Amino acid sequence: MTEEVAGYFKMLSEPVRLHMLGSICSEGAATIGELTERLGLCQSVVSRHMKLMTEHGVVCKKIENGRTLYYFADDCLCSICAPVVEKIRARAAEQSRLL
Amino acid sequence: MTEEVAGYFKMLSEPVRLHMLGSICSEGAATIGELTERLGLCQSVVSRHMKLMTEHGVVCKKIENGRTLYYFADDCLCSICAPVVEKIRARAAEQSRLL
DNA sequence: TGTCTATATGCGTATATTGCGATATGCACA
DNA sequence: TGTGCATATCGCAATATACGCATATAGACA
Repeated sequence: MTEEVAGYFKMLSEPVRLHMLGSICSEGAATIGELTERLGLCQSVVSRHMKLMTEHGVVCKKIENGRTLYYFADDCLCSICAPVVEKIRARAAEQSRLL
Repeated sequence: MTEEVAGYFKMLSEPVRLHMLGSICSEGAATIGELTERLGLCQSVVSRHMKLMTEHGVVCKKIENGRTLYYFADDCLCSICAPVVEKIRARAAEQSRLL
């Protein structure tokens, strides 16, 4: 089980992937091409990252009007990221308070 | 912010580190030496991992009776790991249901 | 102060992962 | 069936990180 959990966290440990998730979150479901454009990355890179995230069940893909759309699988990610963000914020506040 | 969040997840993305956290969780606060023995690892490896986790505020260290004890900083980790474990369990159950 | 134990750090090696370019595959449509 | 576009995969170079060994540092105590 530890391996799986670690793998899940590793999947979330790359800024580029978080950017992709953030883009889908703020601008909605997207194709590989759209994400490639949004993030200014190579198409092959985007494809590989999305594949990894699909394998971990964070995103799903479906074909709609001939477009391969990637979208959030569920709102699980929110409950995972929220406490992390809160933790980081709290620590940053604590740091600045000490100065 | 993305960088910090990714860094936090990266810190949690190593099975060995999760084992250390699990050991502290189940057997209580421990010294580097104790963790080294529990996990059968090199002492330098344990020291470095604990340092990283300390920097991320997951664990704290304090000196007690001349022993440098590492313990959980807060219960934040629980609220982060729980949904991940649940997610993985749900996916595994779904997988086996399909077979 | 000197010694002993515990912890931290520097260094080299092995491995994994990223990003890019090139290519292959898949799919819609003429 | 053949063409064109979108996505996936392969190969490679660069980078990051873990591990173990050796060594440095820190703290307790005679």
